[in-house]
Amino acid sequence: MCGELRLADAGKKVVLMGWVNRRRDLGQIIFVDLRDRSGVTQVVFNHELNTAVHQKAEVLRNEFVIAATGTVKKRDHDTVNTNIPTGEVELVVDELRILNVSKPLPFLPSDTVLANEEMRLKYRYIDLRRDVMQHNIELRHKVALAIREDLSGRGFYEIETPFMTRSTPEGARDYLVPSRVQPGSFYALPQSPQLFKQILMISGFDKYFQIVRCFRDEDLRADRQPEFTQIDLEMSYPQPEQVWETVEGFLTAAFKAAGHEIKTPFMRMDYDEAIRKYGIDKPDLRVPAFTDVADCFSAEDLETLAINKDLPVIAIRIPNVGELSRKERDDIKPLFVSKGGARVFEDFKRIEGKFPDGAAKVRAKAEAAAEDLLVLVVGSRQVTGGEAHPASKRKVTPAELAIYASAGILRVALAQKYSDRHKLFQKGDYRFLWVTNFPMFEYDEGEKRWMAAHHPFTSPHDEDMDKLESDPAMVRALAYDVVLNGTELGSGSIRIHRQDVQSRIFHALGMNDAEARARFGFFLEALEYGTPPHGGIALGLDRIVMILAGADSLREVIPFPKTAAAKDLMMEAPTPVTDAQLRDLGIGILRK
RNA sequence: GGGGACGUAGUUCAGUUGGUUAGAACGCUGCCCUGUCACGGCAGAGGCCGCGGGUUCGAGUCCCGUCGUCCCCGCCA
Repeated sequence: MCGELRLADAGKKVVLMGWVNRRRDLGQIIFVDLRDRSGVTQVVFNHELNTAVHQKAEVLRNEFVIAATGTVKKRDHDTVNTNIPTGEVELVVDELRILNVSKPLPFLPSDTVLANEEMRLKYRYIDLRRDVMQHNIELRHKVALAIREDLSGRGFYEIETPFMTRSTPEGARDYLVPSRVQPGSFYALPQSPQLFKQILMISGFDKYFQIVRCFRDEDLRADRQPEFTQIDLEMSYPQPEQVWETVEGFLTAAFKAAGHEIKTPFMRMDYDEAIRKYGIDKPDLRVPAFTDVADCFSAEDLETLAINKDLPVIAIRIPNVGELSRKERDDIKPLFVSKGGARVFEDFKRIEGKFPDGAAKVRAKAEAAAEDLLVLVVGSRQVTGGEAHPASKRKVTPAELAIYASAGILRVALAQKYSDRHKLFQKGDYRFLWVTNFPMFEYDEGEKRWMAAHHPFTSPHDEDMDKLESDPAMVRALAYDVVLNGTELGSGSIRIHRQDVQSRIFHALGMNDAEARARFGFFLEALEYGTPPHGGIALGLDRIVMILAGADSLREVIPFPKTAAAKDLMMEAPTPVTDAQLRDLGIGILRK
C-alpha cells in the first residue's frame, strides 16, 4: 500500500493504487503523491525514462484514482523527504492506468486549512479521506475491537437486542417508528437496551455485552448525538466492585490499543464528596479541588461582605495563572452562573486589602501560591425557603448544593480559560474516577415529585430500603458513574431483582399499580419468575474515542454524524415522505 | 424554547466612517520549467456579498425578518 514502502523495498517491482494527493509538474518530470489510507508515496513520471507514460501522466489532477506500476527506487541523498515515512524511496513508474477521474472538488483532502463543517458534512466522503479522519476511524475500530476481545475473554457474550421496541415515556424522548400492520401504533428506537439486558439475565445468559447504537430525541451538543454507540453490559450476581473491575479491564485494553497505559483500580469517591470538593458529579481531577474557607473569616467580616454564614464559602484555586489585568478580572464575571443566589468575588486582591487576616487564612487553607488565581463563591445573606425543600435533610442540602454547583461550573470554566497558563491539561493525562452512592431520587420542582436520579430499575442500598416511603430524600442508590477528566464516560447500577421492591420504587415515583403494569407489566411479571441479582453499566464509545483522538466534538469520531438540528447534510435527512407512504401508515400531518 | 458567534469567488478569508470597477491565498484553465515534496514563474476565468424587506442620493457595510452552520442554557430517567 501507499504508506508501506521502505528502503528495504528498493529494487522491487510493485503496483500502487490510490488517489492523486498532490501533483508537482516540473515539465519533463512529474511528481505525484499517491495516497491511500496507509499514507503517501511519491511516484515519478520522467519524460527521459518513459516518454509515453510521462505524456499520459500530464492529464492527472487532484483526486484522480490511478494504478501505477514501476520500480521502487532509493532516493538520492539530497532528495530524501524526512517528513514522511516513505520519504527514502519513490516509485519510478513504467505503466500508468487511470482508474477514474475526478471533477474539481469543493475542498481537497490535502488542504492545509480545514473547510468549514457544513462543507465537510455535505461532502463527508471527501472529508473522511483526510488523514486525521482516517486515523480517527481506524482508532475507533481498534478500540471497539479491543473491548470486544477483552469482554469475550472474560466470558461475556455479545448478544443483539431489538431496535424496534416499545415506547416508555419517562426520561428522554423516543424516536418513533410507525407500524403499518398496526395503524396508529408505534415502535420506539431504544434509548438503551436496559430492559432487554435485564431480561437476558433473567434468561440465564449471566454475562452479556453489546456495542450497540442507542437513540435519544433530545437537543444536540458537541458531546451528544441523537444516535450514539454504547458499550452496554450486564452481569448476574455482581457486587459493584465486579462491574468496576470489568470496566477497568476493558478500558485498559482499549487505551492500550490506542497506545496508552492506564492505572487501575480507578479512584473512588462518594457523590457527596464529589459535590463538596468539585461541585459536580463528574469532577475533572486534573484541576485542584476547591476548599470551603467559611471558617477563615470572622463573623463580622462575613457580615460586612454580606456573605451567608450558614452556607459554604468556596475558594476556587487555579494554579499558575499569574497576575490578572483589570479586564481579565472583569471577564471572569460572565463565566459565573449563579444558582440559588450564589455570588462571586472575582477580585481576591480587594479582599486581601480589606480583610488581610481572613485572606491570609484562605491562602493557607487553599494552599494557594502567590501566582495562583483565587476566586470566592458564596451564598447571599437571605436564603429563600431552604428548610421547606424535601431534600433539606440531606448531607448536602439544596441550598448548599446551589453554592457548590455554581462554584463547580466556574471552576471548570476558569480551568479551560487559563489552560495554557496552568498547563494541567496535558495530552495523555487520564484521571479516571468512580463516583458512587448517588441519591436514589431527585426532586422535580416543576412536577412536584420525586424522579429517579439514575433510572427506576436501580436498586437502593439495603440499609436505606426502609426509607423508600418515609424519607425518599435520604435513600442512596447502588449506582455508579465512571468519569474521565470531567467527562461522564458511563453510568451503571446494581438493579432491582425483586418484584416487590420494583413496585415500591414505582410507587415512590408516583406511579400506581395500574400505571406501572400498563408500562412495564411484562417486566414486573418477568421479575416474578426467578430473577437473579444482577447489575451492569453502559459507557459511551464515541466519547471514549473522542478523548483518545484529542477531538472536541463527537462528530470527529463518527463517520456520518448529524448537525445541531439533527440533520444529515450529506443525505439530506430527514425528509417529508409521500402521501401514499403516509396513507399506508394511517398517518396525517398537522400543518401549522 | 432561550442566549451568543458566524454567513463575501469552488474553498479559506480580508473588505476602513455607508461612497469609483468587491480583493488575497489555495483550487481551476492555458503556457514555461528535469529533482520537486504546501514546487516555482507568467497569463486567465471565476461574485445573487445566504435569502426577503427596509433606511439612504448611495448598502457587502446600518435596521428588521428569515434560512443555514457552530457553541452554550433548558432538555438528555
